Amino acid sequence: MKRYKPSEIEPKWQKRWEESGVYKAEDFSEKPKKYVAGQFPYPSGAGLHVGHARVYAIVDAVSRFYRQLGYNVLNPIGWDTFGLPAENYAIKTGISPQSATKTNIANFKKQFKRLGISVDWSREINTSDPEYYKWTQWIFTQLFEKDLAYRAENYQWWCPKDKTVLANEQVEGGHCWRCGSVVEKRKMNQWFFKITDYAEELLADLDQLDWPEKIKTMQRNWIGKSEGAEVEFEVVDGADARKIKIFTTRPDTIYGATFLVLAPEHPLVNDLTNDLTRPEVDKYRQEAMKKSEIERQENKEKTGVFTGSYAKNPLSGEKMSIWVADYVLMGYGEGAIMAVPAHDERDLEFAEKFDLPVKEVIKPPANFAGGCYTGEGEMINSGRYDGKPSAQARELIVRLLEKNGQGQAKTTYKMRDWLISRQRYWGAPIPVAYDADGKPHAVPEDKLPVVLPEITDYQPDDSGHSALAKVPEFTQVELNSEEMTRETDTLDGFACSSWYLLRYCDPRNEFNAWDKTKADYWSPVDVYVGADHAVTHQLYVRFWAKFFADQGLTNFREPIKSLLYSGYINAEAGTKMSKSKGNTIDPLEVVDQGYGADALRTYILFIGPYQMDEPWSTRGIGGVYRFLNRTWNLVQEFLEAPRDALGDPEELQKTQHKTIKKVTDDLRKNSFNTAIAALMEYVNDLYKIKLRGFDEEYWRGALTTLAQLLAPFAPHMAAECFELLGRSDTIEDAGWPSHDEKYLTSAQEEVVVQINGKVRARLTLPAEELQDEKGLLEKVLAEPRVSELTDGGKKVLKTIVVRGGKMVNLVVE
RNA sequence: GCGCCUGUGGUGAAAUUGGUAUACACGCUACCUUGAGGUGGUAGUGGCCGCAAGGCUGUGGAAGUUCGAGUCUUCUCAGGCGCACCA
Repeated sequence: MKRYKPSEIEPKWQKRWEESGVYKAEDFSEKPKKYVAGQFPYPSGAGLHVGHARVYAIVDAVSRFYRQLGYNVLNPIGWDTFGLPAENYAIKTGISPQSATKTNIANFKKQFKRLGISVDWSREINTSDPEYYKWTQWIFTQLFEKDLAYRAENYQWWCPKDKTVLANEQVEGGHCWRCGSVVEKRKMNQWFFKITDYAEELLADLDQLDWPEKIKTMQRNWIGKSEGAEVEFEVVDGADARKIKIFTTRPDTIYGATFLVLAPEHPLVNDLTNDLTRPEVDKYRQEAMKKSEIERQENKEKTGVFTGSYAKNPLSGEKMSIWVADYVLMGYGEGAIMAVPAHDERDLEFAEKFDLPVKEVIKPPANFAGGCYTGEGEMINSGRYDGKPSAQARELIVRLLEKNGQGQAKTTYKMRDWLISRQRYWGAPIPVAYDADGKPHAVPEDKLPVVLPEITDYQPDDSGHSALAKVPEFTQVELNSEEMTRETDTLDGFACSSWYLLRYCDPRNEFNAWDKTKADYWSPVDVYVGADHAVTHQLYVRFWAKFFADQGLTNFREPIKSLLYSGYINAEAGTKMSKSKGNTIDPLEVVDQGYGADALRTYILFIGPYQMDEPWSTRGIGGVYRFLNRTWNLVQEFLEAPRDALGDPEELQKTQHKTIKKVTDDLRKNSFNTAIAALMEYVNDLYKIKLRGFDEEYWRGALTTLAQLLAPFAPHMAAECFELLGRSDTIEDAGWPSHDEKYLTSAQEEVVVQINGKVRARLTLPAEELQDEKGLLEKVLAEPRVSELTDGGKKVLKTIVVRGGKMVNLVVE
């Protein structure tokens, strides 16, 4: 008998697939389309890790399943190559990012091929290829023309180690997402994409997405919509400033506003101080600016200083002192607040510390435990609004303020515009040049791409410019017959990955970023598999998709219909895998150990639900290998067995059709682990049936079905078995088997009898007798075990028959 | 502090969506087999009692709804993730 040797059959099929081009996706087809993609990898020098293997095991199972079901499947792959690791590697070794990237891609490609992933290699893309980033730059110019790419000077996050600014989304808990350094604020003139123009739509459209709730919640929180009002307070005493604008979500509490607080960076602070207060205010401001955002957040103890000025409460008319304090943030709302200490914990803390008046304007409920009441309730001390519910008062007060010209309803968002300048070499140059007046001009399409020059000194510095600033041949340029100076910053790598899913639809287009009909045919992505970047990449792709739709470049506003977020695979001990701990698993090593790609992929999917974090288990993969080996041996035994044995096909057909149904249902809901378990059960069943003899044709059918159902998980083994079973077509052509309900019913059915909810007996009856409820109950009550328990004066009060007679519950007492 | 998620055997996990708890796999035990140690086969395996038939008990904990709860409700404990002075 031939032994199962993955090291022989896997290369055989990989070669055959490559030569036949079976996985090439056809643009346009009579078949329905399915666009399945994994978040493309950054090809690091370390090669594939198990996280990649998990993402692509999922992508490939889905792709193969739908291909077999008859869909025209697009399963592409590409490389997210711009970014810090390649550049840092270049600084360390002198090997250029261009060259290191080339080597790494070749390695990744080889490794992916060895996993047997059914991708369309003719669509491979690479974001650092000028053919690709030409269009990334072109998209920048389109945003620039619509004023959605703009330059602004402001305080930005600066990573002192990587020596570049970062977007808000890329600062995680005050640390650089790349290197983990504590970031600083630096005032710099930088490029932004105006994602905030789409804040409302980005928020609203989340509801329609088939995405994990976790990701949707994170995006909702990130966008951070608040509805309220902006209110103008008149400055009445001691200052040059006349008015201060604040934002509040609780205009209903305005009668309780007893002082105002401005952020230290607020531009009006200077005008509000006088000679007496200025020294102290200036000192406070300077200290606050010096402190990192982290330090400001760590110290929750309220600090602040009085400006010396006063304002008037527009409704109560009361005089309010004006303060500066760092608990008010410049970046949100108006950078100034009306403080309502009675109904806001932070304001109360501040008021208590500086002995400021506290005025209650909402009556807490009777059972309120005490402390600061921040909820809704009945209005008090609020003039004509007394007695009204606060929600109603809120609307009335805003209306009044609007009528008096003292304020208006307003919605604010926490999300800021996306800062896309990077002071690093290894990225797509921002396609802009400045004229003699310093005015930016977008590089016209016929001058694109702005090619990243090959240099030798990549070292970033504190100048606030990338290494490109040191290359005069690059910076000097003639544009519109004018001498100009190029922008030397590069684009955030997340820009490159914000449109790659569209490029896959038309990857070799030299004249456009993509052809609209092709993009509209394939898009949106039906299934996208990722593992991170919940508020970066996953938000940016949505932003750009909406922009493209507005430009008439596409006809859809959401790029990803369904998002599968895969969990992490941890080390055996349950701790995170990390190179420094030396507990990583190299997937290719596992393949080479003899387990093969099929066992690796099947194991990764069998380990648990795809979205859960799971520990790796070397023993576990042994179990899956055993299953594949048993499958293989079963086919081998069939091929060698005598062909004249006869057996009753009923049992065989039942388990076969049951398995088809289960695997199909499970794959439709991405429940890969239970689908594989069903296949294991099927093989176990086949072994039992085998002992009792079989009829060749039924048996061949059962094994062919097994190969077809196994193909999404273990495609090499499936293809080999399919061929061994005498099929001249391919699994892809043969399609997906369908089940027939008629094989799922048995002549005899088990009836479970419960008494007061506890299982007390089981009896086996002919299936048709389950349909007759009355007759069924008689038989159940006649069953000795049952009558034993219901006799002795006990009365059956109620009977419940469920699941088509398969369960009977008797209520007895 | 706020929000979300997860708690089921020794382990990874199933459970037809309110209907037989622990499928499948790992591990363990016994036996068989083999070229006698790493990837063969069969059976058993939640806990307690019992030779057995069977009984009791059991899904982090407490209460509730229901004929019936791992699943629904309330409270509570533990772990994970996210946000965190956002007015």
